[in-house]
Order: sequence, then C-alpha cells, then structure tokens
Amino acid sequence: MDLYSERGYDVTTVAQIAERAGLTERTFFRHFGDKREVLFSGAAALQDLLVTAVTDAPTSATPLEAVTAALEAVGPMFDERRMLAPKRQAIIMASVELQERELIKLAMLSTALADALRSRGVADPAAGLTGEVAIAVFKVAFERWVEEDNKRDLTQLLGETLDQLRAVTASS
Amino acid sequence: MDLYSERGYDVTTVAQIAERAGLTERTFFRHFGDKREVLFSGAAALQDLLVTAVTDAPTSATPLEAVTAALEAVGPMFDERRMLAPKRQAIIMASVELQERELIKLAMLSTALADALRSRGVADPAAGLTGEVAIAVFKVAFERWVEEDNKRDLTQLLGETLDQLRAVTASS
DNA sequence: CCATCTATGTCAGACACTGTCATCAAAGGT
DNA sequence: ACCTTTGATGACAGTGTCTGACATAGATGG
Repeated sequence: MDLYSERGYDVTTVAQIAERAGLTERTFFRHFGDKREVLFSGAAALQDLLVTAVTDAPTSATPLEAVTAALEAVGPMFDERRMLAPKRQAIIMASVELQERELIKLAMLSTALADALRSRGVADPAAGLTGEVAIAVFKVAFERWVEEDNKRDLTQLLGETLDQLRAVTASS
Repeated sequence: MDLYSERGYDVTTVAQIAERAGLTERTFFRHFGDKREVLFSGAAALQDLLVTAVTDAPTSATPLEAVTAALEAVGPMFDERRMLAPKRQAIIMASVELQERELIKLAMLSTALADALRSRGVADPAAGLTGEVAIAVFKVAFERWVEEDNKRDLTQLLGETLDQLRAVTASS
C-alpha cells in the first residue's frame, strides 16, 4: 500500500513490492492471486460479518430490515479504521483496474446477502433485489463518508441513506 | 465472439483473434483498448439511450419515474437482439475478468444516470442512490431474462422488478 | 501533383502471471 | 537421535498482454 501511494498503482511493479517485502516476485503471487488482490484481502471478513448479521436477524424481520441490521453491523468496523480507509480508497479511485476489482468484491457481497436471505425463506426476485439494493446503499453511504473526510460516522450515514432509499422508492 | 465461444475466453490469444480477422495483433489493440473491450463496445449506445430518456422525461416526473422511463427505453433494444445477448452473456459468465469489465460498465451507467438526474435538479444523495437502484433493477431483471431463455420480454421483467423494488422498500 | 492524414505493419520491450524443479526448515512419528 | 513429511520459499524459463517508436501505403484534399 505504501508503494501504491508513493508512486501510483500502475507504475509500481510486483518486483518492487517483492523487493521491499524482502521476498521474491514468485512468492508474492503465492500469497496473492494477482497484483490487485493485496488491497482486497479483507473482503472475506466483511462478507462474514454481513452474512451472520442477516442470519441472526429475528425471524420477524423483513428482508430490508435484515440487511439493514447487516449494514449497521459493518458500520463500526469502518469507523474504527477511519485512518486507513481513505488512503486505501484514494489508491483505488486512481486506478480503473482497482475499481473493477472493488466492484466485483461488492457484487460478491451482494450475492452473499441474497443467499443469506434465501436461507431465511425470502423468495427469489426479492432476495436478489434486496441484496443489490443493500450494496447500493452501502456504496452511496461509503462514498459520502470518504468525501466528508469522516466527519460523520459511517453508521450514521448508512442510516440516512436507508431513509433516502425509502423516500426515493415510495410509491407516489 | 466466435473464438471466445469455441475455445473459451481465457485460452484464446489476441494473436488468434487478429489472425481470424486478417489483421495484426497490434492493429487489434488500436481498435480495442484491451482483450475484453471487444465484448463491450456497445455500452456507449446503451448509455446514450438511458441518459436521453432521463433527460426527456417530463419535468413533473419523480427521480424514480425518470429512471423507470429510461429502463423502459432500453428494454426493446435487448428484446430485438434476443439471439445475440444470451451467447454473449454465457461468455461473460464463464470469466471473472469479463464480469469485472461488465460491472464497471454498469457502474458507469449508474453514474451517468445520476448525472442526468442532477441536471434535472435532483439533490445529491437521492441522485446517486436512484442511479444505483436503477442499475440494480436492471441487473436483476436481466439475469432473470437470460435464465428464462427470453420466454418473457425484458421490458415486462423490468416492470415486474420495479414493482418488487417498491414492495421490498415499502416502509413497514 | 503534392501535402497530409489515417490505417496498418513491423519490431522491440516491459511487465504480469504460471509451471516446474530444487532447497531448506519446521513438525512429527518411531 | 533419525527419518519422513509437509510447507514455504527460491530460481528459472516461458507465455501472453499491452505499449512505444518508426516505417509504409492508400485515401483525401487543395
């Protein structure tokens, strides 16, 4: 991450990363599938958090309420690391390649949420849609959080964005 | 696309594509930014269609109604080419690389929609959120359309998915 | 008839990533 | 203590993507 910040993602070679880490280029690729994956290794933990929150939501909760609980669960995780997240995000925003990786990770979160909802008995068009919508809310809230320099908690912004969602989709 | 279908995306080299097209490898990269872009050159037209639909929506339309009009506008475009779309989608679904490219194209559509909404005077959290939600609806409807082997029109499925969206996000 | 522009070919090279084999150290069983 | 096995690393060669630089040919336009 230091190298990506200093010189930029696309101009730093894997050889340079390996050198600074005191390893071989080959060894780097044994730890990470590719050059981008270094920045996304934490995605698995995030997914676990989301899925267990949905699974543990009360049976009476609607699909939207279940994913709302999941979003509330991940908020604090980011609020704690509010120092690292913006630096990481700046790197990602400077590279299309990295944005692609970020998007597919978010898509994986969406399908994981949808699967968790199906395990709760949610029918199929609704499950997939709710997963997508939850990630949409996360994306928008996270973007604002970074733009505002973390002046407000991500948790709070997630709540506001969920309110906005209900307002926007309210049948007129 | 023929080569990608026959042998698979990742095992076909650009040299093979260039040979079948009667060109040089170098020339291929002058026409397409990379190996994946061949399958996504039509995204620009799709974006234009969406944006103009939002722009041309009546001033009285709510943000959600405006993007609904946009989705209704792109439906027929896919229903016409219902022969080509599944083949293309099968190729994409078989390759993570291609899915990444697809996701970033969809994300670009989302931001284009959001920009068009802002031009209509929609405030900022709502504009971005509505763009994301519209793309979420498109993704879910499109997935069903392909799964069902185009038995129903995409236009119809988009309408149903929008209904599902309102049902799912209805305040309880 | 010349100038200019555009598309293409040719070549060399950087870099990401993979397969393969060798090496070395830690772990564990007898 | 000795052997075996396992896991992590290094060394090395090779393929494929993508880029930069230069040359060439055909089309276009004055």
